[in-house]
Amino acid sequence: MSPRSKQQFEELREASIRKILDASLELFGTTGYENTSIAQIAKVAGVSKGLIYNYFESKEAVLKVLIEDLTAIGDQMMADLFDEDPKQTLKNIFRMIFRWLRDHEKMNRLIFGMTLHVDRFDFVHELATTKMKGYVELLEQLLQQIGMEDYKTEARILSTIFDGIGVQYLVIKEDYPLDEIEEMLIKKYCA
Amino acid sequence: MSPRSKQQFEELREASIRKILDASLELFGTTGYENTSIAQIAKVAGVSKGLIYNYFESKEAVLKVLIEDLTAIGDQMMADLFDEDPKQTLKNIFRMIFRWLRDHEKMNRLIFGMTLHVDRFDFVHELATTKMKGYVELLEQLLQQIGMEDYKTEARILSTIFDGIGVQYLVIKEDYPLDEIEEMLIKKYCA
Amino acid sequence: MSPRSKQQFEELREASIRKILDASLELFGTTGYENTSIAQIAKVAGVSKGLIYNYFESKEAVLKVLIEDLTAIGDQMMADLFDEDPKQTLKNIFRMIFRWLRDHEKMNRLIFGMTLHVDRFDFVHELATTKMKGYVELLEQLLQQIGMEDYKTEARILSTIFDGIGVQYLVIKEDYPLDEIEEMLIKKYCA
Amino acid sequence: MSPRSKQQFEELREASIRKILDASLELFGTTGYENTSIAQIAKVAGVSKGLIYNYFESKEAVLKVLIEDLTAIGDQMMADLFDEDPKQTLKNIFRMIFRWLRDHEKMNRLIFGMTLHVDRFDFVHELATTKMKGYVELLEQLLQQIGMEDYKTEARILSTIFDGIGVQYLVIKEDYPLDEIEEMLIKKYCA
DNA sequence: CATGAATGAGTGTTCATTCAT
DNA sequence: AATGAATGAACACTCATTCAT
Repeated sequence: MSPRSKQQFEELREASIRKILDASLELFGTTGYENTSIAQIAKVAGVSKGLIYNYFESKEAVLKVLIEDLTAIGDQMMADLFDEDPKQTLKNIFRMIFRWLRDHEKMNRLIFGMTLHVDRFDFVHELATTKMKGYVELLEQLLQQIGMEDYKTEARILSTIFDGIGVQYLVIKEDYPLDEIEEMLIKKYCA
Repeated sequence: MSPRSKQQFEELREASIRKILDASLELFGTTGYENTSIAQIAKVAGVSKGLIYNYFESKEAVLKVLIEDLTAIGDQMMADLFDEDPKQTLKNIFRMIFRWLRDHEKMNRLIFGMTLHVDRFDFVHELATTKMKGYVELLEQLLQQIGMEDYKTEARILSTIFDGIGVQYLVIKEDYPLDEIEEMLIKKYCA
Repeated sequence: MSPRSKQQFEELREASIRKILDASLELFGTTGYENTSIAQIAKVAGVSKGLIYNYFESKEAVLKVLIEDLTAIGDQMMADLFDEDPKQTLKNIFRMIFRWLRDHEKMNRLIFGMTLHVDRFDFVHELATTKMKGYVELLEQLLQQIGMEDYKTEARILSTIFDGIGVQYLVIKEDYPLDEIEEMLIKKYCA
Repeated sequence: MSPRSKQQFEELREASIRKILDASLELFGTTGYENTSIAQIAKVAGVSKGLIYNYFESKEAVLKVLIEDLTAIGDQMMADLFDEDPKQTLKNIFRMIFRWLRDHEKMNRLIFGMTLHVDRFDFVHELATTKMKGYVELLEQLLQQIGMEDYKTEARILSTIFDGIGVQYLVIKEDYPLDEIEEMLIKKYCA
């Protein structure tokens, strides 16, 4: 019946959705969700405004998909971390975090921004707090296994440092000695 | 009707400006700059929309004044820190930072949000980077005076920790053990 | 692939057009022409949006066909009314009108709505006025033949009553005693 | 404080609201609620689009006010009807209805149109059915007092005739012999 | 000094219509 | 014959800003 095959349609859809999501992430990340208009997204994505609403119910829905994609990536990365040696696992975590910071700058900018406003977009806030608790607990376990005495406090500090690095890297970017900090932390905690 | 003295007028001005700035900070901090309308500010401040434009050129100008006030407060606080003993100065810095976090939550929320968006409001971004550099340098000096070996890296880490604490406190708020962290850090660095 | 005969194609066409018209009438009648989207029609009809434009130039064209079909049905019904006895003809008219009200509720809803808006869809308005004049004249003739004195005014009143019944039935629907009214009128005019 | 007096502001408001409501009624009545855009209303009213939203929450809110005004007028007219002599009251009702038809054509067009679509704007539908029941009951009472035997059915017919007149007058307008029908009905029922 | 009515460019969103296949 | 991805003009609505008083 349909002269374009199902697969062809699917490919068109995928391509458009990809373009829209990419453009959205770019814009949300650099100028913020509120400052980004659908018109801008359409322009950057190279599609019409209307098409965005073929695939997403609303601007907020675009944001949601972006964040769901993110958590999927995050969960995937998490799954690859574990090693029999807790020190190695810890090292993997360090590596992962720094890689994440380098690879997902736009996304981090977006998430950091959203978590600051509690009332709006509760789902982002909730997600962020849940994930944060999760990884503090993981750090606690590992530090305990490694034999660190004040492991609870140290886990807290470590997670704090990670967030601090994230913020500073986002703010001063090229001036921030990310590589140097990475090696230093690994030496200090995983030696 | 009743002839008002110059001083009386001045007082009225000051009071109105104060009300506008307070309302703006409150709203910008909680719901964000973009989500706050002039109408809302006027309502919360208890003045008319028009009056805001008597004293401020634009919504952005209100933001600017807010941030200028902030830096003035910051500079004032800085001036009170110095002591002959570098360890005491360092301790003062710690105390100041935690006090700041507790007292200026709204402002911090606002600033953090703005620094993430590169293109918009360059003046906030510039200010933030300048200040950050300044206080990293100060920390370096102090840590060197105290006799810390790797003082450069340690200063960086310390500033990173501060930012991390700021972020986490803003995000998880009441669940964050701010007092505990404060004492722990002081014990660690100023003992 | 399988070569379809001309007749088969024709049947497909007919079937699709039928589905589209049925869906349109259903939707136009219940939610109104303006509130019905082509997408909705396509969904209800079980065809694609594009197909609708294979058979109809525009949404308005669908409406036009619907109304043309209607007038054809109306003319057909009219043709079956006439009897040698004018009283019987009158009775037939009564029966037809009530049957019409019961059977074509959706259509009536649609037409009534359209006739009210003067500027838009002049063709509906014109059609309605023409038809109305026609049937007032017919009623006049019949009432005259029956021997009614003030037959002109009575014809006017009768047509007015018919419209009134139509409106009230559409508005209060199940609460309207249609059967009762029908019998009462027939007793009054055709006894 | 305010250099424009409260009264001046009030007058400005009233004038603008009046212009907006007048334009809305005109447009809703002629082309229908759905076919009327806020931009059109603004143009006809001679104000900006934005101003409409200073005074009305939404397009629907404009409609609501229009209809509330209408019911207020209707209630006022109702209050003036009653007379000791039921025949005189009935006559008053006739006069009122014909006056209403002549004076509030746009409004009638609007209301008739809205009552046809049950789902949308329930409040119009409800209002219409409530009012209709009310006035059928009133007619029943009067016809009973006058001594009419089958007063229930006659009241129904009478209300049906009123609606029919309304519809026909709206549809064929200048060709409808409203005056003639009025006198004829009064002669028939109030003699 | 202070008001709030008024504006218009901009927002997110809808939908009739087109078109490549 | 049939599909549904894509478009763009229109829509209802928002809001920073202006201005007469």
